[in-house]
Amino acid sequence: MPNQQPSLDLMFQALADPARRSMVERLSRGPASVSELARPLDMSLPAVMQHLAMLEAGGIVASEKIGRVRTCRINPDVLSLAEQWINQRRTQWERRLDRLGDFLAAEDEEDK
Amino acid sequence: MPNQQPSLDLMFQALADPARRSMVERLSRGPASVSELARPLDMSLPAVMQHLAMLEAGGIVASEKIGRVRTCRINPDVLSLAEQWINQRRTQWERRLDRLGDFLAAEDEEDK
DNA sequence: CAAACACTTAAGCAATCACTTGACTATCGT
DNA sequence: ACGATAGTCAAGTGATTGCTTAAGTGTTTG
Repeated sequence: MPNQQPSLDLMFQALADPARRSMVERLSRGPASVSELARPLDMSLPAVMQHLAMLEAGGIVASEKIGRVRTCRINPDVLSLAEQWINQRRTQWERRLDRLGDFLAAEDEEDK
Repeated sequence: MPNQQPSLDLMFQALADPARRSMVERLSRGPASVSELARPLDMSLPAVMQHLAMLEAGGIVASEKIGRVRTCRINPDVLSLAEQWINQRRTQWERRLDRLGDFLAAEDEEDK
């Protein structure tokens, strides 16, 4: 198995399209073939393949071809990497707000 | 305050660029002006403005102009929305793996 | 008031995205 | 072997991105 070191760029880029998110949503329920991913999508198969390529580039999905069917599955580790990045910024902001609140409570001023 | 109903498309799109993530990172430490955001970025001010516009379109950042300086701040609620979407897919996948593990432990077969 | 400051708008350009259609390549089932 | 199935490659098109430079618009500040 090839190791993967996907960039946040490609991960978020991969999630920034409704067709691709719908594919991820489907895959979160279990592995699927390319045609299964395509079925609900109202676009040509090659279009789906291109979306799939972006999901793989972002490391979010891996696939393996057996016989004539390619089976795709989600990579939860990479998903949690994106999740962590967001979470860190958010909590840093919230910690800052807390410190600010403490300061304002201790002193005696008015905010904006 | 205007309510915001930003799409996941625009949120993830906004996070899919290193310059914009660096801006978010800076803003997670506290509000900043446009030039402050631009300073570490090795690109023209108009370029930074366009990135800022995408961050605002995604609802991730809000800004307010006072006098001649525009002050930007992060919107943690929208960030946590993106976080939640990822988290839901990931945990759904992991729950599935658990069920599968239980099944394999109990039975001794393979599914479909 | 005039110059400096902090943006802001507009226009342009190369690269990438999100598709398409058409042709092609391997299986698989009978 | 034959046709259907599942996917793949290639080329082309219009829209969007990520920048740029040049020329503004208001706001301070000396």
